[in-house]
Amino acid sequence: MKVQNLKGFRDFLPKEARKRQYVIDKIRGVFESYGFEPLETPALEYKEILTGKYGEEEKLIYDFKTRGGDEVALRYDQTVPLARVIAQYQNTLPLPFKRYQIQNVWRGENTQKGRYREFLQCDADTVGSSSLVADAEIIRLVLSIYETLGLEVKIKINDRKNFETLDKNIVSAIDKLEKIGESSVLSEMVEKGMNEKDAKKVLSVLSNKPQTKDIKMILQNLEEMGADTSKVIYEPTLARGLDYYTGIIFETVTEGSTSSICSGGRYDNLIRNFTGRQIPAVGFGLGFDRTMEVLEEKNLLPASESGTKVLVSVFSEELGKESIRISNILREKGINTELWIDSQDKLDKQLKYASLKNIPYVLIIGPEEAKNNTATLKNMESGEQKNLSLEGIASELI
RNA sequence: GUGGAUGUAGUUCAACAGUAGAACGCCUGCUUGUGGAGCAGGAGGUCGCGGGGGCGGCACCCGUCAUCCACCCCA
Repeated sequence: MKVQNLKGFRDFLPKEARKRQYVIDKIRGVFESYGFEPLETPALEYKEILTGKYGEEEKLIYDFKTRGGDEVALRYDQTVPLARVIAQYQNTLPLPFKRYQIQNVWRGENTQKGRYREFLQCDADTVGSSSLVADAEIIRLVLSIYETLGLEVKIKINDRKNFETLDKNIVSAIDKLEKIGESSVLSEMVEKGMNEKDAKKVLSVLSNKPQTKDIKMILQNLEEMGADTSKVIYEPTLARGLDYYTGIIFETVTEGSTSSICSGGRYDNLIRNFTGRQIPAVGFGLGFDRTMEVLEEKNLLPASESGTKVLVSVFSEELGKESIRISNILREKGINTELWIDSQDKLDKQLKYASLKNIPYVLIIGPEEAKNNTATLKNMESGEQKNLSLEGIASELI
């Protein structure tokens, strides 16, 4: 038996899980502050819901057949399930529908830094409006989240309409301009069937394309929304991979991560695949794990604190009952209290445990204390100890 | 899918082809009511797995699996 995780799948031990929860809470808070509501969808979808939506990369979708013979697949992103939900509940959901979704997605890719097979995405989308205010608000939201987290970011933005006449393969070559440089892009374009002269021309026209009307409008809206538009950079060669984008597209980058940490765009035709009705939408997916890694690197996460306020130690088997009783009282008063279980363990072991777990206080109830109906409260950081009544302990800890 | 690097104690890493080691962590004691520091002691390893040549392999060769990094693509 191999005791190990699947490749690309991870455990989060308490210390790390706590940090993740902290960041998730922050992100959720920003989503809520813009009036977005939570949505959760199942991990599994019928395979046909997912296939045909993403383009070339569909071999990365985890799929299998159930015992009953259904072809199913693990959620690959949160946009397509959202489209399914919109179609399925179109008569009950009021439009515009603004939702956020914080759930795992799965992709069978080869792992590397910042890339896993199971990872958490934080999505927000506005469905049912083609107004550019919606686009601007989505970008504003991204900026707000990273402001809240204290991370400096830049958002590269473009309009898919700039590529309307171009072949998909050519577009994906052009997308690499910043990464591999002009000459490599040109040779890739030639490889994909353009003659060199045309390739050069297309590239130079595209690189110098002025902002589209939509982009200008979005930037203006962002200005009105109080966003720092110097962080939003027009990049006419930005393309992005997913097939379903139709209008603006954007990618969020930050120093310390080579790949984008949050990206999205407008997809006005995707939902039509499910409803037959055209319902416009715009949104993004935030790469939670990549964001965490950068926050960690830049020391933007608070020192890990225990959620437990006090460890109630146990002095002896007889006095154990007293520890149990007091633990209950403290919890009733709303104090997070851990009770030491094994009454034969020595006090030093219990103190060491509290210290390792960063529990700020330890309560000691020995024979002396029990006799006087008090307990000794030890502050683990200062080492200071106080002999207190129950009331005194509670007021000290709250 | 492609390429590179690395697999030795719980962790991070040593060890010329000739008896597998250190640091940290863990356990016990110094200290029968007090954690972090110190001292003394202790537990813990089929050297990833399989094969090959060799008197002899942790070390060399081949294969395989795993991990990490990069490409592709993406979050």
